[in-house]
Amino acid sequence: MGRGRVQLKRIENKINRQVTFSKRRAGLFKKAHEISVLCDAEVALVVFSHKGKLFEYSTDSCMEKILERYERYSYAERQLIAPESDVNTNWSMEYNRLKAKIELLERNQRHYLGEDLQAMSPKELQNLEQQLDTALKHIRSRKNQLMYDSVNELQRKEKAIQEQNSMLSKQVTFVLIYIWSTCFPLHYY
Amino acid sequence: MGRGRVQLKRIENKINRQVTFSKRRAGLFKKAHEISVLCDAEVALVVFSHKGKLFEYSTDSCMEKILERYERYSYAERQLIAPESDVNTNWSMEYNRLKAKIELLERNQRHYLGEDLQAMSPKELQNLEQQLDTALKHIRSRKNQLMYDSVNELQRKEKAIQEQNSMLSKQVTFVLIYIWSTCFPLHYY
DNA sequence: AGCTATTCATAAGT
DNA sequence: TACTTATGAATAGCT
Repeated sequence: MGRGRVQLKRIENKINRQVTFSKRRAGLFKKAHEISVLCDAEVALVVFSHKGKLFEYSTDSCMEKILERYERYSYAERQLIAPESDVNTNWSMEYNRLKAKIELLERNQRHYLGEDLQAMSPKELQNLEQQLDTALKHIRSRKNQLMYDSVNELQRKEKAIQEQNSMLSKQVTFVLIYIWSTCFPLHYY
Repeated sequence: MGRGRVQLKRIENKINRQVTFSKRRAGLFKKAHEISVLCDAEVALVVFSHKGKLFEYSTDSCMEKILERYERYSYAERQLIAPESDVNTNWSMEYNRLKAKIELLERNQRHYLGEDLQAMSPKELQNLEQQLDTALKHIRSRKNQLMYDSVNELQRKEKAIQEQNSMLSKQVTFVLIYIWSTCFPLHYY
């Protein structure tokens, strides 16, 4: 499509990649919608850009419903491949165990998000504060690392381009000298 | 495409619908793969046919990883669906659902504790940092509130005790005066 | 963000 | 289901 055939490999030029991503994303979503309507199919489409931005499409906008259905299906498929050995597992016991675990994790999560703090003692609050403080330090350090890496990468590229430039300018000089010497050879004088 | 324009509505002819579904599915998956490779994007595509057959594509075949990333992203925008349940639910399905939920919660927890950050994009890190920053503010404000309350309470108690003291000391004075006046009645002088 | 020259996808037919 | 082909769509490279 478009002018010239496309190689199926990562587009190295950043600008081109971004433009192509926008265009093809629109096309992909359109096609997804079309097959969904034309063929009465249920489609869930999740796309993360190179930079990590999320784009999604789903039939009737019920992404969760479709993903749940997917989980159910793929679980069933996995079971067909590797049939569960201990069928006699006590499900309700396991279920309760998982429920309890979830409750605990959810409570922790609320605390990590600074919610639901009324029942906590000053000592607990102190611990929580320290944990989050440490976590934030790690996160910021990781963020800095990423930024630092990208700066380094840019500097590397800049240097490479400068070197290329100086080489090109030398070549231009030689060519000019050549042309000059051809137009005005020494025996003219 | 093809011979004649296509109306964007369900194809009523069953055979046609099925054929179109096959062809367009192949096209859609191809496009999904192309944008994934060309633009270095992460794509997850799930399609259920009208008859309920599952077809899937995902970048590097790691559907679960991408869906988990999706869940993490959309969590910020949406609350987890309340565990409302049908009693007749198949246990293994429910079990699977709970396991998935626990996995997600545990992953979140690791992130809230500043662990396991390698796979996160700068954008995700930014989100996380903001969440934790807000949480820390709440926690500190709650801690301050508790300290303020306890200081107030202490001041209140101190005041009450002082009042009691002064009352007692008055009483002591009266008693002393009484004793004194009893030991040395006025007519002595 | 728009514009074309091209290539691609595919509906209908076989 | 597979192949062919006429034709509408998508889009790469520009501006």
